[in-house]
Amino acid sequence: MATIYDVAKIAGVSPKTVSRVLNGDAPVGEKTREAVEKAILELGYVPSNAARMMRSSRSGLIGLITGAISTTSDGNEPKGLPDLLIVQGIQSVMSATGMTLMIADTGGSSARVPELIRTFVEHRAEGLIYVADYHQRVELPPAPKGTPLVLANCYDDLGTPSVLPDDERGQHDLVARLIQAGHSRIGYLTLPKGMDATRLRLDGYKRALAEAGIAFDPELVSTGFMHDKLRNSAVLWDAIDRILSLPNPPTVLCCGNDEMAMRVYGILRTRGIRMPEDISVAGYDNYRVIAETLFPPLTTAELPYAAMGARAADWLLSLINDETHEQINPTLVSGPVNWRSSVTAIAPADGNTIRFPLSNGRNPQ
Amino acid sequence: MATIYDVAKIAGVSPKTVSRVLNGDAPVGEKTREAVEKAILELGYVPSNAARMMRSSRSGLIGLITGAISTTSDGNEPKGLPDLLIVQGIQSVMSATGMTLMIADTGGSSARVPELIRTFVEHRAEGLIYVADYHQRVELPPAPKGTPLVLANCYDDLGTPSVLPDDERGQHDLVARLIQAGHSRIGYLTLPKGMDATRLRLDGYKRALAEAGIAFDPELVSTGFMHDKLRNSAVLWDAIDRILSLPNPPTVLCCGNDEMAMRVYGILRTRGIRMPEDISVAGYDNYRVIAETLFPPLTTAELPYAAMGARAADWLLSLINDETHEQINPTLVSGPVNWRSSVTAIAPADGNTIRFPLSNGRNPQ
DNA sequence: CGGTGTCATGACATCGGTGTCATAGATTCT
DNA sequence: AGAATCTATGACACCGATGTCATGACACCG
Repeated sequence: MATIYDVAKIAGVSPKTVSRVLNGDAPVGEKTREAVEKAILELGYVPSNAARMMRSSRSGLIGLITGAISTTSDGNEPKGLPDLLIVQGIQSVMSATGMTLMIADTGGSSARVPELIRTFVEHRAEGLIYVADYHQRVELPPAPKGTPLVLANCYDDLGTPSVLPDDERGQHDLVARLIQAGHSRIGYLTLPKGMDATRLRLDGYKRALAEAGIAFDPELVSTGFMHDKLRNSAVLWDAIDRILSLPNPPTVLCCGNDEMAMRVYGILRTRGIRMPEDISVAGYDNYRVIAETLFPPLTTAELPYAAMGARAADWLLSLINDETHEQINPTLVSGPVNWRSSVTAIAPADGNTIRFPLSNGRNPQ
Repeated sequence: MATIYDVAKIAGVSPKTVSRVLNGDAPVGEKTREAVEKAILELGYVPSNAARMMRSSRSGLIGLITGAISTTSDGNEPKGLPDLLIVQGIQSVMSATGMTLMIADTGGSSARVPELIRTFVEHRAEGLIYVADYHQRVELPPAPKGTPLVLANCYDDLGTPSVLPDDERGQHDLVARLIQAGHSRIGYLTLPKGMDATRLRLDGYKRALAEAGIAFDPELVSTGFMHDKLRNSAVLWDAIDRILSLPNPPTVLCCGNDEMAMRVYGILRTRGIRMPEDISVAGYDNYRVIAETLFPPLTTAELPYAAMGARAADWLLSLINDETHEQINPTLVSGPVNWRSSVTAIAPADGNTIRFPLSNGRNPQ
């Protein structure tokens, strides 16, 4: 590979002058510049980042760790991994800044994290980002001092900068929108207990009801998802049967995620229940392959993965550049409600149209 | 950040001795080693890859370019991006070899590829991998000489090393398995014409029929997918209606991918057709979120993304190490048929059980 | 006992850029 | 005109590792 010395020799100048042409940090004579540029082209010279970095001590690298970093390494199989979207959000910001992303995957074992960090430190990464596959608390080995760290889709007890989805608001906005469409009996099949998302979204669900003056009915809420794959299906059938046989059954079922909604579609059809004529269904995530492809297309709250990634990247960059850009920790990112035909508007039970100062369900953000 | 000189000073030895402790390339006295290791721990010293690389000219970096590199940049929106699985396959091999993966995303515009390559060359990446989001031909800017390049899920006209899914065999194995289960009228809703996967899989479909002595009936084959989102739905409804109203309709519908199969589920249910009692359905991809979650779970041929990634990574490593490991180009990777309950066995039309020396549909691979 | 080999270690150059400082020549100011 | 300033360029050291070679201390051999 050609070096700056080769270029200098061909152009008949000193290496330092070639450096100046490359970086434009000092004036260079017109004819000299041309000669240097010609030589660079001729040799196909590309400067070595490693050598450059030796002096400047700026690597231009960002380390990204993804995979199962959960403290509860339950060794469950990899799923659809929508956290790729977070990575894409990060990538778009980084490449716009000229940073290069190095990624490493724990492959499911959190024990490998220290080793991965070490590799990044060897490369003198200027910052690190952890990406979790779902909203969770994590415990990480101490980050190398001097290297800022941002958590995406997860948080820890140490106050590490963290970007999280606003689950409370997402579910709130969705339910508020359902209420606006005339629903007041709103079933909710939640994700497993113990997950942060479950708790937060239930809070949002309750807040939306409260704001509309609808009493919270615990009968309408049930866990619809188990990590245990075998019991999972039974639990969901059970929950649906129980909720639908209530004396005053819901007119819409909210599901903990789009995957569950997809299951619910299958179950309801087996029961001979039509959607959305007999009952409406809503999801969470806006997992597009599912939400847009299901028939009827699924109304769902968006988990703004790409935006979260971008936000985390921005934050990390400001930390690297030592800007004291005040940032709330954790930063919550909210997404719009995607309104599709799996939910119909119905006349409210009391015959009055409920009016809200609600938009079409899209948040700015 | 601490350097090898700092360590040397604290340990009371020369930098070179520290280097020897780190690399173990020459004998070091017991007491000296201990002193050095203590100093390393004390300082939290991690060697600088950049400095190390300056002498060895081995960066330990692999560049990975992903995103839409298609020649026909039709600017369609990003989808589920299962090519992440390819990346994971690559990652697992690379990290096992101590290589670090740098990734860059074209963000959909192939115009950015040269710029990304340049960044990788600046970092002196030892090899490059392109990952395409679906089996396709690509045209890439000339790779930097001296840096080997492997294509994953795509190929070009220049004979660049390429790893592809064995679409022909995948569809063949699936159809052969259906025939084994007693089906002989096999409908096929294909991906758009013009795609490589479409042509190859149709070949596999025909070969499986031919091997079983079943005549190919063009009436049973129809395009079920359009890039145009609006026409897409109509095309599929149409195709299904046409095929099902044939005088001798199929007992099973093969779909171009799992997403299409998901649509077909919806359409069939709207038509009041039960699965798999009235008709069986099969997909392609083994897009697990879909295939495992649909009800009934979907029989589908697996697109072995992770294996392809691993294979591409292996190949690249052997190119880097200059091993003249003979490799067929393109390398075809095949995956198993995942047999799930969306397909039932039926008695063959003529009453004979067709017997094949077929396994349970799983290939070694 | 001198010669030869092994072991443990250090001095020094080197990789490919860039920061610092020096300098020759051109231009401007007083 | 002479001094001061500016412009364009080069010489040289340095970043942090490692390869090469040299060296001193022993052990072993005949």
